[in-house]
Amino acid sequence: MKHSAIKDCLQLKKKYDEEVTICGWVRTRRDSKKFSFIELNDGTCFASIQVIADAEIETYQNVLDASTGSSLQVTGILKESPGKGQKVEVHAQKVELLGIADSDYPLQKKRHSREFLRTIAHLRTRTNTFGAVFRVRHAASFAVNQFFNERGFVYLHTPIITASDCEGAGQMFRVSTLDALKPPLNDEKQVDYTQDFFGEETSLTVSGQLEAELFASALSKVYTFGPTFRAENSNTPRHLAEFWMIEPEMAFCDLQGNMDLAEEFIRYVITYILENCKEDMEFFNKWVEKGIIDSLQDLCKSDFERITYTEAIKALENAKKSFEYPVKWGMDIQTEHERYLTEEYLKKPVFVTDYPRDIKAFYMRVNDDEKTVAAMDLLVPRLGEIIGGSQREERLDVLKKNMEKHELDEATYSWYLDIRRYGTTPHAGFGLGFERLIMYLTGIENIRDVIPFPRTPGNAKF
RNA sequence: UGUCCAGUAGCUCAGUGGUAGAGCGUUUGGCUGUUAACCAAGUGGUCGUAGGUUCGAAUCCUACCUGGACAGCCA
Repeated sequence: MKHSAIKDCLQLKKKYDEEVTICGWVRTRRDSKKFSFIELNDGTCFASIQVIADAEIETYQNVLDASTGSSLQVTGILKESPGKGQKVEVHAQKVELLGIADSDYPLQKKRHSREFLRTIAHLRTRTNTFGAVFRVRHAASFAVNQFFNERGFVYLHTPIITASDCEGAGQMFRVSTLDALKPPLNDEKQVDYTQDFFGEETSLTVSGQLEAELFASALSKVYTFGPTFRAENSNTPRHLAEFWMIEPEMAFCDLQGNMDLAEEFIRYVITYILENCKEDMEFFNKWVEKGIIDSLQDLCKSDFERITYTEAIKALENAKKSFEYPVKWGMDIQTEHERYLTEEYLKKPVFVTDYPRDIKAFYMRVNDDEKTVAAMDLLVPRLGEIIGGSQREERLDVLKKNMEKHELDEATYSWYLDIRRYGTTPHAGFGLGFERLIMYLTGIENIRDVIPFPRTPGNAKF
């Protein structure tokens, strides 16, 4: 089917008085006795195009049958529009009805609640909001790959199925082909995973970091960008059981270099989206999060703050504000504290570094004070934590001690330790939740609305 | 998982102990270079589910289910 994108017609890549064929779905139709107006949208851009069909054309009955949601192929002449709402319109000569939409088509022209649209995730992409979200998601995804490619990073596809447990990143989903009702048992009456598909217990990955470290120890700079799975029973607007994570890992890099990259990365993606998704961003700016364009632009101009955990604790202690969780060195920074730091105290994104080692993962590099580790979290207004990263412990003896502390089995991680045995290097990396980035870019407040088909506790529909 | 809030027409909601409502959508007709079109008529319900209190429950109570917010876990 030869046809033009509505985007190209609206941007006048096709010229006035030129014949065009366009395809799309009817957003709405307005009839009079002598002609009809159809708003046709094909998702190639935010805007719909106005089709005007004279009642005299042979295929006019198709126009009258084209209910909201129906799919059409329209051939006509591109014209300058005398009406107020648009510059361009198509004067139809032939209208083909490709697929009629039943009268119970659930999308109306007016606003629907996000909660309702979530129940019809197979259709919600036909709305203004979700069309814009997923065009931005695509553009951001492209920008991510372009950013790393320009800087000499190798895109690494780490495994989805993994046998390494206890990465400290959360509960894992088991992957098994054993009979769930009658699994084979061993002598200790435990499930005998040696009889399972992989000959051992396996799960879906919670992070590609460990594998990325291995590759960084050969290719210098790598990144992963793929699905990640956490079986936590989290019911919040910023958690998913299946989400997409970006994890760069760099050899010969310390915590400062790690933060420099993270900051440059965020700026790069924001700049790309502001330049390439103008129409969609204007929609978010007007209807979803007022002023988001200005605030993203401001962000690109000023440096992010960098404070240590110890400084953050002092700031919280001095805050003229009472917190539900008391502030004390050694505690975890709670959501209310994060919000204060980034939204009230500094009013901009902030890296918090050098956390107490007792509350952080085994692979983070121990600082000289032996009390803290070279970790960093990036906190941003509206969202809280968007990035978590660290310089990795490259010293074999220190790493072994840490693993002992965390009660991890050395044998399971022999390959991870080998990297410290054969030409170890200072190295660092971070993890960034792609959906959280999209929330940050669009102003959408619930993470379930920035991924095509969200997986959350109790919900794996579509 | 805990706490709180909410489930009434396809959607968004009003109704707080006495006959089930509105706007939008949809259907039909009319009108207009229309554009969240307009005008008129029609359409629409096991009031989340199951118990209980009461002469009487959408309304009060209990449990469960579903959705949302906040918190924890994190990206």
